[in-house]
Amino acid sequence: MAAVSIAQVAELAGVSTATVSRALSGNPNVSDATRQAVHEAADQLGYVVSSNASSLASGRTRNVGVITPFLDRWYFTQVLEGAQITLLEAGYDTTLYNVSGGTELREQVFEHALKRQRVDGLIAVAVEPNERELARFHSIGRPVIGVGGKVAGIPSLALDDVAISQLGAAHLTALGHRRIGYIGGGPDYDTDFHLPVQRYEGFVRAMHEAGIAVDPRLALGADFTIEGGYDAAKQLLGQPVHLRPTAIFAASDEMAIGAMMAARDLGLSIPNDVSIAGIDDFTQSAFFGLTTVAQYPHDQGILAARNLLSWLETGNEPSAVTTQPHRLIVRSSTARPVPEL
Amino acid sequence: MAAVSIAQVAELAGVSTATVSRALSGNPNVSDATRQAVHEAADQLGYVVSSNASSLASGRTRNVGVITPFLDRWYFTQVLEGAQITLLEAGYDTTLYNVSGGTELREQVFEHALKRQRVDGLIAVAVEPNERELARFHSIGRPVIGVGGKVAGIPSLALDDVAISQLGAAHLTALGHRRIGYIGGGPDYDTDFHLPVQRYEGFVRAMHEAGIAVDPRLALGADFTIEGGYDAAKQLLGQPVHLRPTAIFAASDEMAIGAMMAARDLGLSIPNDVSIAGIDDFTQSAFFGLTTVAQYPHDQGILAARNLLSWLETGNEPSAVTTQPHRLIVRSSTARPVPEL
DNA sequence: CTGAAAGCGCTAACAA
DNA sequence: TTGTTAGCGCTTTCAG
Repeated sequence: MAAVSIAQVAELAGVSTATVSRALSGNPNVSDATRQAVHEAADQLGYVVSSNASSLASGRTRNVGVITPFLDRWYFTQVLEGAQITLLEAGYDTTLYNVSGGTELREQVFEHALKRQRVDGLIAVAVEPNERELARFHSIGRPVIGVGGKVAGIPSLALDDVAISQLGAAHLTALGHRRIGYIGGGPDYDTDFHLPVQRYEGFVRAMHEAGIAVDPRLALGADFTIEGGYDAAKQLLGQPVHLRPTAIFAASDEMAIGAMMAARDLGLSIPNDVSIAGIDDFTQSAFFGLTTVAQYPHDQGILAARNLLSWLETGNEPSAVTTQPHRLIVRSSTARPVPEL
Repeated sequence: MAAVSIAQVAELAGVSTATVSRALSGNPNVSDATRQAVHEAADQLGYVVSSNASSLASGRTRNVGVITPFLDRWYFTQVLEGAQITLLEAGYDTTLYNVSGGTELREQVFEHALKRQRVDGLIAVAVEPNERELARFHSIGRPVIGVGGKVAGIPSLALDDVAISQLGAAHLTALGHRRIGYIGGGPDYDTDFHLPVQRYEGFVRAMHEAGIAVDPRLALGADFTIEGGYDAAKQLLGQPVHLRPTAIFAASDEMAIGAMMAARDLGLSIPNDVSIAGIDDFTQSAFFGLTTVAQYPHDQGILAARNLLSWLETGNEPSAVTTQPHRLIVRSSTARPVPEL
């Protein structure tokens, strides 16, 4: 019940509490013999330091906050898991701040995490702090790392979404497709990091590079879900053959998979009648044979945690923006277009 | 920037620190005038209590730990999100302990969360503590609530997995199916809570109740993924017509969706050639028109958090086991079997 | 290398 | 209703 205190360990080991503290925290100024005696006493009593007392005295919590707008989406859970495991291995706890609720909840998070001094640092996943929030970060003086987009003023791990999208679309143009549908939303579906806008931009660039004019009627908005992709693809693929795109590029794999379902339901075969590609390489993409531009959010989580830990431990702020890798993975959903007869 | 301390607020408000503490924590023994003055002073200075100091002095952390073996699976993120939101609304933080790593990581979690006194209580999602861990729970004297299965010695929110499975399978027998395939794994795929075994048991009961002998060749193991369901369904549905099941019941919607894909790939139409049903009602089930027995993990998370909060605040331990609701949702993937000619 | 002692910032008796 | 005071359990100077 009453937790074992440092004093009890000190008594059993026959040293002062200060020495126990030093021995257990790995302070080099302790003789081996003493250190061992302390460890033995601690083990015997089952002593573990009280994090609150330790934090209060030292100013370090060994706890990191992760702020994210979603928990039930692939990207976010991947990042979260990578970060959490890395932190736990380093002896840090992870406190979760889910800000799906919007601004006032965000405020509350800042109160909790930062001002209450619950955390040593913060990882913001796809959350773009506003000016006030940024100012708060700095005024509190705690490290913050962004993931999922560039944030002015804080070191972040970002994707080059334009390049990613351009690569995926260029794969289709390189195969010889010229009438390419795009599913992904424009400004209407914009998020903190303008991901939809950037991915659309990449698509446009690939088209221009291939000397193809973008037909705005073939670019449809959608909400990044399977269902949204399905509905949009039905519109694109339901048209008569000479208007129908020979390929569809979707700004996310979930929408691409929805598009694949739509193609099937319309009796079109993939990739003979229509090629489909996406972005992400999420859990089910390999199963569906979807060609995609992969990103690696789990690794992003790991890296974010590592950067934060090193910042905390060395005091050196990581470089401003680190662009994360992506890779084209060609599977069975894309092929050359069948020449029209 | 040194954080604002309670002493500064006290000075500005012209009262003692004790009064500030009382006023801010909602202690009734404070005059309205004083309370208001304190709040004004606190707002003006931007004061927020230091959680460490508060925890150390009061013994309460206002932090709850959530232990879960997975982060990237529907059920777990649903529970987590429900719990996290509920806790945040109540002013509690949520610290995440992901124990996918296995036993030694679990040990570490117990060290961190419990012994370091980081949390006031714990929510264990689909984690069955072993005897040592249970003993530790009790010895630490912190409330723990289980979700996802009954845990002897811990109040838990459980599903009646046998009943759920029986209901789903009975839907198929009631439609007139007699040759029903089962995908879900037996003991080989068993988890902490024997979910596969229980769901298989429910299937068997429904069959017996309908007077149908279970054909073991039609019961296949799978790993609860879409892909696993796909592979298993291919085996079942690839057989000649007179041996082929007219319906498939899968122990999870993901496997059921895999089975739907397999049926399509084999050129079988759903539900004419084969009916398919699952369990869960996960994100994509409605989109695929999958008949399923729904459960509500988000609500389970909310309820777990509420129960824990009330336990923390009133000291009354919730009842041992609360069985959570489920419901049959009939969609377009099931129908009467077409009579053989 | 080790110990004594002064806090870290707050809460909770206890008095008044 | 409010103030005084004694810790909560640890870390960290400062001496030695």
